[in-house]
Amino acid sequence: MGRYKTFDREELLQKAMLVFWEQGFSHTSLSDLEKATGVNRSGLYSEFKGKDDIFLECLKHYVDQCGVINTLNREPLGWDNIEAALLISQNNPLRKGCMGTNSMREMPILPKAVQRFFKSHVTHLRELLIKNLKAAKPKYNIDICLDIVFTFNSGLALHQNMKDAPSSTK
Amino acid sequence: MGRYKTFDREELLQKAMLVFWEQGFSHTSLSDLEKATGVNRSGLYSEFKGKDDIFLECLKHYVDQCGVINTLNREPLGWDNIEAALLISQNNPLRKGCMGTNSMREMPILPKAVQRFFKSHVTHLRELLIKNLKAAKPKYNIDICLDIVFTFNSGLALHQNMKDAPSSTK
DNA sequence: AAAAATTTGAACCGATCAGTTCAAAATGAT
DNA sequence: ATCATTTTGAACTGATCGGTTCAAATTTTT
Repeated sequence: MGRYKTFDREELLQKAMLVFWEQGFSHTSLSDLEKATGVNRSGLYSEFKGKDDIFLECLKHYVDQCGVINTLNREPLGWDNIEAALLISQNNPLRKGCMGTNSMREMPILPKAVQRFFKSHVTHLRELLIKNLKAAKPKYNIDICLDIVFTFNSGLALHQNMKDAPSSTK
Repeated sequence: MGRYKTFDREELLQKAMLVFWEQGFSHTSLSDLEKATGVNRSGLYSEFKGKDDIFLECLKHYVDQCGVINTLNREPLGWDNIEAALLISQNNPLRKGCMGTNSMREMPILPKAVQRFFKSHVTHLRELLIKNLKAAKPKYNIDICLDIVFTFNSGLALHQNMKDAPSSTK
């Protein structure tokens, strides 16, 4: 047997995720990723197919670690779950805001594979939200409530994001 | 006297604005601006100091043309004004969404002059909103209402934006 | 010591970018 | 016609980027 790997995939994803989360896809270079992860360019290529792939895996990692899916699946279903989900973007100790929402503005230029993942994730979220809304028996139309929750969540994430954003040196 | 200019500054700003609105600051190149405005690179440099300056002027042009300031100044002050302001991002025939909200994600990398303008504009908006909220005599705390309106507006703009976004070819 | 595996650093390619400059062509007022 | 002015197209610079490759150095097991 030869030398062991010194980096851990999960730790790598965690560090890379934070960079993408903050800077977005296109403003993050391989050099940024090298710096943040401490893993050499060649090492990154040994673990992932390329930048596109790293971003996709980071996005999946983000979704897992933020726990929104679990939150919306907690019994009993209802408004409490939705409230907890809305608060996620404020309570994450790593960084305020939501990597997914941040990515929305970059959608058109994101790799197709990322777009597909994103789309299916959003669909999943909608289904979970609807289940919880039904359980909450809202006074108003469910679809409208869904839109409101979604919209409000995006705005919330966007604003939370500003609080952590460093300012330019330019 | 010599030759006349063939391009009109306002028309130029209008065309350039749409490109920045759609693609953001950093994803818009001088070539994009040439293409969209029909004005040569050198012509752009004769009218503006550079890309930074063009963006700033476009942002100012956007604020003027979207009419949000006028809307929030209409008498009588009150909820109607706020509702109308919220609807602006949906009703603009040029493009859905809000160029200002789009720029929020790019804030850290925007030129300092743009950041300053942005900041003062937001402050102005907050003041106008507060005046209208006070007139509306809401049941809840004014500052909280202000946050909700602001947050909701951002989410609204972000989502509206998706409807017009073209998809990648990558 | 030898072998296997990873890590490292560097290099190269092709492309794009902003920024800037310049001379030639085109145009219109005098 | 001439002269002032704008427009045009092209070029150059210096930099960054993603992507990829490779050989040498390092480390650990056998």
